[in-house]
Amino acid sequence: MTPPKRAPGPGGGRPLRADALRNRARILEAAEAVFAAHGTSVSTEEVARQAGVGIGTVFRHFPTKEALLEAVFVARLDRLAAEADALMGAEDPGEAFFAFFTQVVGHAATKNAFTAALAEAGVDVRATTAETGGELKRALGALLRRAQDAGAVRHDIGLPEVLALLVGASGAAERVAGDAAVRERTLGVVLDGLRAPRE
Amino acid sequence: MTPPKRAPGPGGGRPLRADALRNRARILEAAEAVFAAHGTSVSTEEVARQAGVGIGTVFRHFPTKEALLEAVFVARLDRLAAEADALMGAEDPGEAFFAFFTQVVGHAATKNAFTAALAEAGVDVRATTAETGGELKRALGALLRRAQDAGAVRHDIGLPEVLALLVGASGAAERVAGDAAVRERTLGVVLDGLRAPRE
DNA sequence: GATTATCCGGAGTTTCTACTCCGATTGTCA
DNA sequence: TGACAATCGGAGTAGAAACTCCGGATAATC
Repeated sequence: MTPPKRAPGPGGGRPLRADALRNRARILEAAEAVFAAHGTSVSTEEVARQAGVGIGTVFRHFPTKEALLEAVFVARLDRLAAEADALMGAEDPGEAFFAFFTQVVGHAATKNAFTAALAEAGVDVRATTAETGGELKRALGALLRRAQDAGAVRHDIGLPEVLALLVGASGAAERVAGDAAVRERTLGVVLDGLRAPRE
Repeated sequence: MTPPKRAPGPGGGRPLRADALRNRARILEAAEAVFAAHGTSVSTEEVARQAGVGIGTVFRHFPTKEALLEAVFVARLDRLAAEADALMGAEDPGEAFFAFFTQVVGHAATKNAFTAALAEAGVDVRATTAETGGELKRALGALLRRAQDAGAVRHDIGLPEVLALLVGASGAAERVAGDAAVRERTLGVVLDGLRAPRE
């Protein structure tokens, strides 16, 4: 089940009416906030309430709760990709790479249940990610390669390992969200592990 | 809500009847298998079916689904603690520590949804863990201290950081469960980060 | 400003699942 | 072996949440 999916944004179908576009954005925003605050198991009705729209409106834009989850998730990935792109202009490639890692993990500590969403949504989202996460993979891949070329990051790992570590570090950060010092030291361990060994 | 909880095992109440004891064990075993295979959102009825008992029996032993989750979770933690204790006898303290880390993460890659259970069960379980996970904390703490004293693990981290990394690494391993090589390299990064810096 | 296709709202439907209750069954003990 | 209490089994209950449907409202077009 991977339909053409021309619905969101200026894809291929017909342009959405102004109010429809506005509501769509509101719903996405509210959904991200609500899911972050109370986990992805909150009812769609709660999302609708927070967005200030009727429940029917939510289901018209996102025919399934899973579709809504996926949309929130994709939006988040795209934002991360943009952050990575922004860091491509930095002087020090190593610093840029580690800064990105730190940023992402920092978000995870605040925006709770981001990683949980991954785990919960499960297989389907994971499969989708292969396509939709393309932007992030591209941007992060570039960041990684630059950092490796500069000798700041070890050469025996690739994008899959970095992505896995990103998810893992985010999960770890969530568990120690309360203590910033612990969080920092935990992240430090991962970052040190990523550095190129000094010869 | 933290009742005396004398129900399980030879606690303080009255000893359970033989069949009750047997069913209790069956339910726990089935629950762990089912949750691992299909996530913690499977119905209690499915657990009962797999255990070969009626649904009423499940709810008599575990008055709440959350109680069942917690029991499975606690059993798992206790088993991990036992593994850690077993490694205390090893010659090389550093090797013992890293072996434990590797074992736990290996389990996570196989026994899916272990980390997800943590995230999903949320606050309540996390609070409970503070008590029930005591055994694991003690055992892992000892393992860590020995490894640090032997100069195999960096000194600027403590038990909280190690626990967070354990959870994080497990989560990362689940995401790359398909590719053993990637999983190994990812874990390698974390382990390298844990090692004491060579001077 | 009138017309029309589009979109909104939310009560109602369906489905699912945690949990209860009590007659039937089974282990235990004298 | 008989009597009793503990336990089992699963149909039934209550509640929640995903999703539908259509009359009313609203934006686009001329």
